[in-house]
Amino acid sequence: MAVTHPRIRQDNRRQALLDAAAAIFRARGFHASSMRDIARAAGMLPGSVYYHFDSKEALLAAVYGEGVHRICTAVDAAVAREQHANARLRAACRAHLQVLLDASDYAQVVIRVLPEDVPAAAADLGAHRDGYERRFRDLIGALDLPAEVDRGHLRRLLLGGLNWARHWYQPGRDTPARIADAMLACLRIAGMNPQEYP
Amino acid sequence: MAVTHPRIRQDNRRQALLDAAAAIFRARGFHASSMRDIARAAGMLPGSVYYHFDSKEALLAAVYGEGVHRICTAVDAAVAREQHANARLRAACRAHLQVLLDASDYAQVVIRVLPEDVPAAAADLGAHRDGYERRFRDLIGALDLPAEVDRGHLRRLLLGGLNWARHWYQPGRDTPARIADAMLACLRIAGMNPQEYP
Amino acid sequence: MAVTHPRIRQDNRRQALLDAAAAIFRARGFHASSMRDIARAAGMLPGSVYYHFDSKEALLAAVYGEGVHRICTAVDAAVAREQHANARLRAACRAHLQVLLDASDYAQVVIRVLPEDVPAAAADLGAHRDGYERRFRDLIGALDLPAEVDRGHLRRLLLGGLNWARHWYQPGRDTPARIADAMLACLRIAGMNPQEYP
Amino acid sequence: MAVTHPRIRQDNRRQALLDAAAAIFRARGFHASSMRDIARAAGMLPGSVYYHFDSKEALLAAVYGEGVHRICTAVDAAVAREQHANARLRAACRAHLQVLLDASDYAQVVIRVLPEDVPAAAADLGAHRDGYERRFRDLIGALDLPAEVDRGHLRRLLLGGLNWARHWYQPGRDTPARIADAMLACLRIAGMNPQEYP
DNA sequence: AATGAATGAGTTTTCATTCAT
DNA sequence: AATGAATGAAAACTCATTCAT
Repeated sequence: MAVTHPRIRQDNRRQALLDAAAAIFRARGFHASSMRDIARAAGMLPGSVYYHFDSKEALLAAVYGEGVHRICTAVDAAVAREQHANARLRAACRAHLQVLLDASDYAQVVIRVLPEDVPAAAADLGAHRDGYERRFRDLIGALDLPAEVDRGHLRRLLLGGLNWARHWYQPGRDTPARIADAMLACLRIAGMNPQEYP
Repeated sequence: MAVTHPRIRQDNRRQALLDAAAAIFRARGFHASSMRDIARAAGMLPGSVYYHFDSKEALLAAVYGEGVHRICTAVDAAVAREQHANARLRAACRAHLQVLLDASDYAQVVIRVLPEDVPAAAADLGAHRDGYERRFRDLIGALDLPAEVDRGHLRRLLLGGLNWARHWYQPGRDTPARIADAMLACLRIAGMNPQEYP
Repeated sequence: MAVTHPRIRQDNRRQALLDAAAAIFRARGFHASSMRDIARAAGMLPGSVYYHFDSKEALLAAVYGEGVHRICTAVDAAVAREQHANARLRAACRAHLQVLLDASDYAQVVIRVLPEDVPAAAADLGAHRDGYERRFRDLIGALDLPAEVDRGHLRRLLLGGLNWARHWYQPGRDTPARIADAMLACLRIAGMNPQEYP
Repeated sequence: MAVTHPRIRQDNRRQALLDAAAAIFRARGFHASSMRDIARAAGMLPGSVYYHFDSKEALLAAVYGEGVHRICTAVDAAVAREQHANARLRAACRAHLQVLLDASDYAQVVIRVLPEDVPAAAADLGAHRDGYERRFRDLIGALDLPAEVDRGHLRRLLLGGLNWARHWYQPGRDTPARIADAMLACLRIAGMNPQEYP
């Protein structure tokens, strides 16, 4: 009887733990977050966390992976809705900023915690990150660009500029979508012009 | 002879301590750097550090301030050598990246450690940072820009893009100056074109 | 069998810790007692103490509270056995001195550690103390006293005199009960006379 | 030239140091007072204190000795002005409380710091204390007392009661002299009666 | 699936003291 | 008579982690 019940409860607890960890890693970074605090936020005792994750690094990796996954999902869905290269990049940037700035603890962790902060998990986190950046390489590869614009540096400039937004963004003053548009409008991309899109 | 010897020795120790702290904060960030390690790197015992600085936060603030000072000095000197608005911004970006990427521990600490990582010193660090960003506001204010380019977002895009470089920059593959130029070439700035300048 | 074993073990450890803390606080006062020493006396490592108490002050507060509790219990029991106001006060003073001088570490801590020694816990300790002193106010309020005797100052004189005993008391030379009687015999209390009681 | 000048300056500094130490020992007790704080209050650097005193204990002993000296001087002068045994004791108690409660840091240190708090100086401090208590033995020896009053316990009750005053005394509500009188009025001393003296 | 209790190494910081100058 | 710079030990406390239950 009630064979699947434990399964469900387990997942619930694990999810609560991940949520708590995301919130705390996001607010304080990796080193300033303690397993004690995470456990307390999840309504557990510190020792109990180790039933779900082998170490603090493993917990971070799970949160980080989920963060990248959420960003990828949002970006992929937004991109798929568009045909034109410019529109696709614009959709990606908007989605990227939206997930990043709109309260998602998971996504924030991805830019708040640097892989190099956590040597034990650096390779893992870096791989997640690279997987994501490849999307932008492809999107930018499809653009119509003047000869003097280097696609690699354009990608890095754009991603750096977007990610930097978390340091100065204040909800209410501007929307993530408008910020993305405004930044794209600064770039020499043929036909990329704020007047053209809604 | 050697009348001024004590003075020199004093300054040396404090400077050695700052250097050591800069190197360690840069490599590991604030929370993963221990006073023990900093002291050892400076050839002191942990307690001795407190003769020079009241707390770990105060030590960071000193390093951070010195880092901002070095960036400011380099950028101001480079800008002063140019007349034209475009050339001045280009000089600033080149100098910014050079200081940032060319082995200066102090400058790296400024982008490695976020003010929010260290609540006790956040106001202090933030003020340093703001003072620096004002320079770029002025430089960008002097540019000849198309109407659709927002100067505020252009500044944030550019600074974010430049600062992001520390995550992917590998010495030897490209020079900081060339990276700065390449990024500027991506922007819709009238007359800003890599072919024109040396 | 041994179903309740864990429970018992838990209580033992905490109690052992309190006992060790009481002994050390009593012997050295608050500031000269180190958590290291307390932990060692309790057979723990220093860090383990913090599983049971949040801080050194909290540990002191627990010991102090227990000390006041023991004095109160002894005094209340002694007082309850008597009817006449004089006999009740005498019983209280005897019990007070007995608990204080007869080897109870907990009770000694109450007079050895001044609330003002520990600002962080002063309010807590002071409240304990006040609760106890109220008993003496009531006991003295019920006495038959000459008009020239102020009850407030009588209480403070008596408590001060009794508590001072720990500085000069040497076991064997005199008993706490006899000391209490002798001090009461010094006071202008109608009918309070050492010849009358056993 | 100016041969005696250094002497004078030395004494000034030493006195300032003693004053500062008295103030700090009085406020915080021995263990919670740091040489750093004392030095700062005296306008010196910590190392400089060691020119005047060999150790923290020696500094305390000097303050303590001065405290006892001040109490003795005040009490002796007050006692010398009276002839009758009762008046002499009353004068002693008034003077004792006055010095103790009226802002003298030195005198307060004598009751704030217990000899047993500082093993290294305990013998020294204890000797000072005993020398003082001998005065009260003599004063009480000269009293006219009922047979049931033990002189030793009367002395200890009275001194304990007086010294306890520092825990509850609040300037303004009552004067030290009136408190002394009120406590004496609680004692069975023939002819000791508040109505009789001014 | 989680807890209670602890561990041991670590953290930042404070302390009394020293000593060449 | 005092300082600048340090020492070395110890302080209170925190941490990630373990493990029997």
